[in-house]
Amino acid sequence: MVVLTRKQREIERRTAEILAVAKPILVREGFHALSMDRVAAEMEYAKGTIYNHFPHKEEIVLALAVQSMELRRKLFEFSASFAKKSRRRMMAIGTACEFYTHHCHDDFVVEQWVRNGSVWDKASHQRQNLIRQCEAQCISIVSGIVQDAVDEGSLTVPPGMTNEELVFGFWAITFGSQILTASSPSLSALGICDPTGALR
Amino acid sequence: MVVLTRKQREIERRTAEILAVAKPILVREGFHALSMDRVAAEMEYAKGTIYNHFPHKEEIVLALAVQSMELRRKLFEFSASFAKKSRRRMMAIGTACEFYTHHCHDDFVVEQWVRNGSVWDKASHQRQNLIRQCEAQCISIVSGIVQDAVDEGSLTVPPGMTNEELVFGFWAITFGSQILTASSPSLSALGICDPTGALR
DNA sequence: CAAATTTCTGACGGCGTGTCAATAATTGAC
DNA sequence: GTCAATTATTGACACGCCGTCAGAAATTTG
Repeated sequence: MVVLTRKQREIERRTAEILAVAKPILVREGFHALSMDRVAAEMEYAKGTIYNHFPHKEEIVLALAVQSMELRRKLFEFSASFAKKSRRRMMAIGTACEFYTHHCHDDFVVEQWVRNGSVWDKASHQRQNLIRQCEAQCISIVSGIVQDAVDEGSLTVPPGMTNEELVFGFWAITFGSQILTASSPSLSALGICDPTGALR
Repeated sequence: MVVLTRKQREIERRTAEILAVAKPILVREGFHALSMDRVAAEMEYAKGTIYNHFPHKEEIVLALAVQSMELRRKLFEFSASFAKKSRRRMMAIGTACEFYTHHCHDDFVVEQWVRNGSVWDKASHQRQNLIRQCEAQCISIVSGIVQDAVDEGSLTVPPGMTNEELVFGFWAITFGSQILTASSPSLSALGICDPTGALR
């Protein structure tokens, strides 16, 4: 079942190639610069061939996002298994986030594009679900750590708040500060976001 | 100087009309649906006339954002003058944010579009500055309250952190939670963001 | 009232999308 | 080894949007 025919392998290889070509365009020049004509030209294939792999460029973006989010999930999984103490594991998640945004910056940018409604809405349910799953897994990893911390007695979740809601809070502040620093260049003068995250 | 000729008034009126036509398209159908041809058609003018007012659609979006952010600033100003105690005033800012996102939802959505790099970068410096100013004013209103709270003795900013950095933290968490709830529909099952904000 | 000026118009070139009939390549039955 | 059937690739095409600009229409001025 895992063995594919030569044909299938070739198709997969080219799908990957399309993504490899599309990624830097999307990340460095934005969604509008990513055109099927251009991808086709850079790969020296006809446009129609690209359309055999992806029905429209939104689907390419989501495919890229699946890759990126899977990388994030792996980072989270690694971080969660990093130590015994829940406190240390939580710190590791934090540094994983920082690592991801700074050293996997392209992937971080890809993730942003997927939040764009006009991109998301056009994509296939299948890939939408892949992304949702990955997101849910990331959350469950972190809320698992929270749960362990509660069991350990080193953390008490405020009354009337679930673990997931607490994680959501963390997520919101890291995500918010990343986007704000990325999109409000003038604010960098006010202070870096990372110390804020660290202080929390 | 404040008195304008009939001509100028008419031009301004039409500029406003363009914005009024463009806003619902942008908010409800997204940036791609906002086309100069369509705006022109809906207003029963020729495309060229629209281009006499705005050099491209990105500029329309920024003009809309200026309106929206000025509304936000007014809300903030009102909230900041709402009470004497800094704690109450801060609460008022929080409710102003909630009010804005929910009851001025169109404006909230407009604000998001402006964070899109491909929109922002194309716009005129003049309007970019208007928006930056407005943003800075909003921050200074809130950090003013923080300062008052510090003077009052009811709040101590953590060492090594400026007022603005603290405000940035608040901003990040409200902004982050709003975007996340807006763009991750599946997560609403996990819990509402507002209680999180309130708990902070 | 006609000339000068301002404003408006929509056809146009360029670019991008997504389709599809035609063409080329591959397969496998004989 | 041949050839019909299947599958993959191609690029011309119809359509839509952007931004421009020469000329038409309206308005102002002398």
